[in-house]
Amino acid sequence: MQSKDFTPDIFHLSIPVVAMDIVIFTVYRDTLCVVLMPGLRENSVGKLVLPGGIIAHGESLDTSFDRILEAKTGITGIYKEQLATFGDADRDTRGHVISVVYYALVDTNMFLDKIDMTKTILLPLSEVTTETIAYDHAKIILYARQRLEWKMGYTTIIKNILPECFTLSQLQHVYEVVFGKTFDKRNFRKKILALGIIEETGIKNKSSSKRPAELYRFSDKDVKMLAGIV
Amino acid sequence: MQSKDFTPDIFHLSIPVVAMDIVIFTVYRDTLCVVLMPGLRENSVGKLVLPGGIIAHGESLDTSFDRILEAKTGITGIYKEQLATFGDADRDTRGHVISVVYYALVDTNMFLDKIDMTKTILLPLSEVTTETIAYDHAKIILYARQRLEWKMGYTTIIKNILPECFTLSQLQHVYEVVFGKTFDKRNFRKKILALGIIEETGIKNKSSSKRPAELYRFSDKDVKMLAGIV
DNA sequence: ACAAAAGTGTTAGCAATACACCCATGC
DNA sequence: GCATGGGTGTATTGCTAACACTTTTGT
Repeated sequence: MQSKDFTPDIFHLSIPVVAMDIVIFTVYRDTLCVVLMPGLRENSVGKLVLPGGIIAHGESLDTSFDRILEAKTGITGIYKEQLATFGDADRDTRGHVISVVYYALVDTNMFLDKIDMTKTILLPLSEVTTETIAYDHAKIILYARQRLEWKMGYTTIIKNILPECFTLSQLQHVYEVVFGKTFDKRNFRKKILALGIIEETGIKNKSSSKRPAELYRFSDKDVKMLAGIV
Repeated sequence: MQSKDFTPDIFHLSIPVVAMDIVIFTVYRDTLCVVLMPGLRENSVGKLVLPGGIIAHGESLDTSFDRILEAKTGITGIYKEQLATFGDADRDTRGHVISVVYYALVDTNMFLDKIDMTKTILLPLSEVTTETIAYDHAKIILYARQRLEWKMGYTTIIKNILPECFTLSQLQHVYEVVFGKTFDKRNFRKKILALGIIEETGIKNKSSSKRPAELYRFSDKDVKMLAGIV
């Protein structure tokens, strides 16, 4: 079931239509970015939109997410969390569309080969404005960004935006990009290591032309709650 | 527009139906309780359900909330926050119903006179189970309770479950009820007062037959973010 | 040998915790 | 005068934040 299966008349039934939009965050070239696509409808052309689609009858939210994500971006199997539901009657000029929004995190290296770069744009968060982005999607992205920052402060959610193995500097860098400030290297390492959430792999990163750094991984498969990472 | 305006055939359109359910928390007789109503449909009779209804075409989520809350409980103008959206296809046997859930807080004294006690039940959280509660509403209530606890730890959301003026003991008691543990009276007072979020009214509570306690109020009208209340 | 990122400890200040007694009132 | 909840201070411990130099590698 694709969203194109739905003819415009579903927007004029006696009940609202339910859609899903997805805010995909990734760190690309040292910048926090969101995955967007060019708007293709008369009310979004010339602007960017979030990947999204209509939720089909009988389809669970998880199933919708997988279907819409893959159909729109080619990406599969990434970490997601429900963000919120936006339902103002005038947010889409086609009719009353209530949108259930998820946000997702992905390591850039894991999806750059899967996506079609002719239909997909990685927009830095600093360029997210209502001028460039259609509907209420700019508002949604900024709300998702808040939630991301919040969650990064007290869970290990960051693991989903990093490769399996990473250096402490890479880890610190992602925190710095998301929080928009720098941290002291010694205090950062002390704190992260004291939390016991990551472990050494014993491997060293030889890809830099500088002193090789120890690679770490998260000990736990799942996202864990913690008091005060940052 | 009432939910009874919708005939069963809306459940068999080509798209899911959107509903709203409301989890109203209050502290009643020293216990955290949730507002429920007896189930009236064939698939909920004999159990309790959350107050809820169908979201109408063209109606914003805020408008739906106000309408459904008043229609079902008689309560108006209380603090609310969106919780999450639940959309499994089999959560309602009538058809595919996606429910946008809000949770709300209210001071018991403010609504005991408004509600119809023949149709409304204050159920202690300890009695929330799938045996007593229909659909997936028990799961929703427990999820809302988690969120409440979480939010009480780092915001002044608690003000919405208390009367305008309250004693420090009352305040501490609500924290203890929600967190399910006791706090040291001296440390609690020191911390709360150091946060600067409440102020003395100068009035003393003479209703108890013991030493009268100083009454306090929150200085700020809105819910404020804080680091670590509890 | 030099440029560039990796790695490493100590101290000082603040916040959280544990803990016990006197006070004001109604009955 | 006694039972009940209201109100108060200090000492210890653990966490947070500030701060600079040495090491390893590639070129």
